[in-house]
Amino acid sequence: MTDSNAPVICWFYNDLRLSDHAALAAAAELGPVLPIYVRDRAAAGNWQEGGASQWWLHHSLDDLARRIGEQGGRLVLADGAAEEVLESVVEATGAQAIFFSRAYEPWAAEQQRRVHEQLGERLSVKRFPGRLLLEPEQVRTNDGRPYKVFTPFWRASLAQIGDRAARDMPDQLDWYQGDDVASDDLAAWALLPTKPDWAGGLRESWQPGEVGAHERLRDFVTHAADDYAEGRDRPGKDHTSRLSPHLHFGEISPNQVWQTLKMAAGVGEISGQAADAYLRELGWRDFSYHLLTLFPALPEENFRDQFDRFPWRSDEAELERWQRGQTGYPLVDAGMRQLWHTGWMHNRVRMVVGSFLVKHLRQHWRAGEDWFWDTLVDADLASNAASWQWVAGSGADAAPYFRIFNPMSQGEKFDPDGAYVRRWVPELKDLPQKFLNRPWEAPVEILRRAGVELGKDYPHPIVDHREAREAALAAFQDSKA
DNA sequence: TGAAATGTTGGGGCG
DNA sequence: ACGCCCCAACATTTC
Repeated sequence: MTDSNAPVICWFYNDLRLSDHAALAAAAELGPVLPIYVRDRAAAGNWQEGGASQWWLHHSLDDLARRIGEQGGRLVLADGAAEEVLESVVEATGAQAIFFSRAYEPWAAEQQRRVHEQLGERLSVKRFPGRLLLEPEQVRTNDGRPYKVFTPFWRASLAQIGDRAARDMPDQLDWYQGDDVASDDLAAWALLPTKPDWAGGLRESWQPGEVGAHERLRDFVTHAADDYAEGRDRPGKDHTSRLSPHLHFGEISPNQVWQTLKMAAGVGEISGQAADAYLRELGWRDFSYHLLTLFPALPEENFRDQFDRFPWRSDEAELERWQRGQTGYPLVDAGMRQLWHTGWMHNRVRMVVGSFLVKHLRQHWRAGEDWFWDTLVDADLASNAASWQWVAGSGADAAPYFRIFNPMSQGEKFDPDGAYVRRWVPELKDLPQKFLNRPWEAPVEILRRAGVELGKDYPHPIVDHREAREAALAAFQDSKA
């Protein structure tokens, strides 16, 4: 027999929102809601949040706690093994149920399974969808197998998604009023950088939290989405959605984004073509989760084991030059500096810097994955792993290894006025456009007039493009044999 | 969601 | 008028 006044625990994870939240809505229908966030560093192992993500998490939790507080509730913060924390909360409060959103990271899925196993016989323990457009199990080929190629995956997904309505936030949530559960102080979790405080660029760039997420989406639809198909490839413009960190932390659901874009297209605010081009990117996000569910080792191991024999190089000094944006290739350096400063990088440039690390420098994609994990505010286990394997050629439906981006021509093609490179590599800002992406080809007189001395103000190229390309192709041939 | 090498075509200069 | 060459522009292939 359950006491209908007993609290229902809503266990938050990367679903830090109040609207379109299936677990929260179901909890609210059952009884007073006791919201809790558990930080379980042991369970996360190597995949606990990196530095930039910790900064975001702090502000997102702070925002969620404030908004719950304004409604008369209290978000509980707890540190420890999730199953133990939740068990003690159940004992202290007599909770009748634990509801939560499904997690897909292998460690988190395992953690949720343990909670269900340990507590599921004593009370109702339920997980709900919400982080994806479709659950990985919902998308299958005709013979019932998971997809390994994006285009048919997306076609099959579109056939199933249809019209969907995001759930509104419950008007008045009945929050649990007991004070018998202690909460950590968020500041004590020390998620923010102090010495030194490197988060200045992050503060200028982002507004974490559910309100910020919806403002970002509205701004995108109003100003940029209609030009998305063209503008998204121009890193010097502001025509991408920048929703990735909000989506990662679940401040907004892909469902809500889908609905908003479809409605904007329906009333002619943006073209249907633009909406579809953007929603396709949400499709890549779902596809990454699909692959991670199919192959849980995706963050650690080559999806295609042919790459197990690839002769990766390991060179700490070169890796550090890549990380710090000192490779001597302006577009690569611009991207890496944008990442370091803002916790984010334009997607076109991510492909270029990724290709440069694994092909020009022939370093293992895991070195890039680790760096992005630590520095991106949108670091996401599924997307990060799938994308690095894509660029390395080791993934499912990946770019072939011989597809090697030319950092000069990419810069000239997608940053034709040099706005992006000039902003992030200011020491080159006075170079004429002709030489901006290849300063080593500029006559010394032109360099001098732009105030650039190669090797002093800006590095010589870390490798020769042609030689590096040929060495990469040769290494690939060797590993095939 | 490349780039480079190689092949083909066609216009124009020129002997 | 004609053949030859050059080369840009485009297409195909190879990596």
